[in-house]
Amino acid sequence: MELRQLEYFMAVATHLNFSRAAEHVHVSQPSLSIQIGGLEKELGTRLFDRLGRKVVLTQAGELFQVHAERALREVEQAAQVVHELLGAKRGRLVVGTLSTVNSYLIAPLVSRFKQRFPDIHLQVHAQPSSEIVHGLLTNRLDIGICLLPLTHTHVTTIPLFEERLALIAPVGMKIGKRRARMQDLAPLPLVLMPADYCLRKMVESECAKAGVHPQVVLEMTSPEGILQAVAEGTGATILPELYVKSRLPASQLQIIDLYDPTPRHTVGLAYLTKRHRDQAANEFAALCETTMRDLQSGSTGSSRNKRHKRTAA
Amino acid sequence: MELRQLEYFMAVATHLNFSRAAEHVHVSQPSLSIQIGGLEKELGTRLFDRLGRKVVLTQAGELFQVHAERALREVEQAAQVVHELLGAKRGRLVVGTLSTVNSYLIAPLVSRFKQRFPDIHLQVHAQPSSEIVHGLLTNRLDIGICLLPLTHTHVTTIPLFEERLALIAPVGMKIGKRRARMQDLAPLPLVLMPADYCLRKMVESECAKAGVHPQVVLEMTSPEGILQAVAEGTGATILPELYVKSRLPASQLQIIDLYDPTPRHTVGLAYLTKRHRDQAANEFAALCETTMRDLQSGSTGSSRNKRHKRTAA
DNA sequence: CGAATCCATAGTCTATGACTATAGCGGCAG
DNA sequence: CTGCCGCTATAGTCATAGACTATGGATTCG
Repeated sequence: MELRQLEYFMAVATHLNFSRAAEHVHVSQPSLSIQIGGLEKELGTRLFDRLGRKVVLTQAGELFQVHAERALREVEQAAQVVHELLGAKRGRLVVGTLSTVNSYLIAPLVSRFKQRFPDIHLQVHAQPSSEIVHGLLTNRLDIGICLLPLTHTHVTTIPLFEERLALIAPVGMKIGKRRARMQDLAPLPLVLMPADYCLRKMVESECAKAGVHPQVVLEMTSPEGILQAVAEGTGATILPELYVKSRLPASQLQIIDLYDPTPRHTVGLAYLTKRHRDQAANEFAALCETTMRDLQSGSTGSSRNKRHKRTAA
Repeated sequence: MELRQLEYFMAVATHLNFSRAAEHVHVSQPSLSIQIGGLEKELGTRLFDRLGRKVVLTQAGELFQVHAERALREVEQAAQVVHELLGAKRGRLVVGTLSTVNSYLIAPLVSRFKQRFPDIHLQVHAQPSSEIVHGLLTNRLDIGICLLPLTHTHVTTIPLFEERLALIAPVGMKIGKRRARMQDLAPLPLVLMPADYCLRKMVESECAKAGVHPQVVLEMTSPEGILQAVAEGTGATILPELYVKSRLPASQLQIIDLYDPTPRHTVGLAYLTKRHRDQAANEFAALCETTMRDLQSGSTGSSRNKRHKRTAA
């Protein structure tokens, strides 16, 4: 059985006239007759009674019509849902993102995304980079935002922006200025992430460059917990500047710029190289860039905080 | 889009492996790849991500799969319902039958039919021959049982059996013997159907052959009513012998054989020549003959009455 | 009874799908 | 790291299926 036959059949069933039906499906009348004939032969019975000038459905035809119509409808819908997906009118997007980035970028990002694509079901998971890569490889994530560089076969990355890291210290801790050299870290008690975290590795390597050995007094996995520990005076830490600024509650912390060298890392998009990225994923990637540009440019202060408050409410 | 593509698609979606899927649908792997490729091209997006050794559905593929599966299911069902119809496992049969024949033949007939084809929805309408023909022509009836001969274009008839007509008289009316010549009708007051009824015409012509002019004292359309009028002594009548015997309540009537000549008419099946007759209709027609044979043969008396009572209850 | 309408058949041509062979790519083991 | 294996995509050839025009046969209507 062929879809063509079902279409022709429905046309005849509708018009009860082979010639009109043929016009309607844009074929010649003999072509249509042959297809109907083939269908009837395959089914082993007549679907139409040709009563001289009139054509009527046989009982078999009536029964057949019900399912033929549904079948064609489903085929149409199959194409329809795909087209809606392409137009980003429906779909699902699962994003994995670093918890730090999550705090300041994701809120305004999802806000914009939802505005433009209200019918896309968006899911955001805060995860460390390694989890994100794993999620991509196992198809649990469509796209990820993680630290670069990331050299993994099949995973393509696109740099988005650089994150400056800053020294975060409790208000009681005397540093001296609003800026500090990396060397100045040597005597400070630090609260950092465990050794297998990207951020920790990055701090270690920057310290090594500056020739200092950090004094780690506490290890915590979540930046949230680290900030709290710092606020209670357990020690200082090193975290992305934007992250800390975005969640600074009432300035119980000092944010001190680091230099010589300034520790920084690159944040970027990651996705499976061969995996198909639909409209929604591409638009999301594009929005990442424009949103980050907005955050870093003039609108940084007030605009960001407004957005943050809005989505946090 | 083609059904073939949907089938191949479902095979790949199931096996997540082009080569295995190809085996499963009995085509070569390149053939299947080309069809999937064509489908993806038509839809404008990938349905599968080819990740090295692995194949996974894209989001578009997942959405598509739902409807593709339903479409194929409907196609399968379309064929299924027709096949069940052919096997007389489902269907509908609308029969038009003469009210006289209805009384003695239909009861055992539908009983047998229902036994053999319990899932066929059977509808029986008691109508005069002219209505039956009209019903056939307008497709309200699938098959009819009426008086022959019937010369109408497009309507084919098959003789089933001959119905002998008998003189029916109230017990009070003295006829003389158990047999009567047609001539003997001349002095009798008769209750007959109106002039446009086949049965009446038939009686008229038989009388004409015998050279008598019937004295009609009452005209009624239903044989039921006529019998009642006769029972009350209004007059005699002429009706099919089997009909009267089948509904004789407590023998308030005498049934007198007529001869010289014996009035009789042929009852037969009628259907639209060009109309497709499915299994159910054909089986019904066959059952008509065998049932009638049984009625006319030895099993006439007791067996018939048993059947009648059973279905009348 | 002739004209018109309508479906079926015959014959021809194009296009599509299936096949074999093979290339290309990624994964795995020695 | 290199060679083999598994899997999909591409190239080229061939047969079939479907579309078209012309026409026949049957029925209806004026």
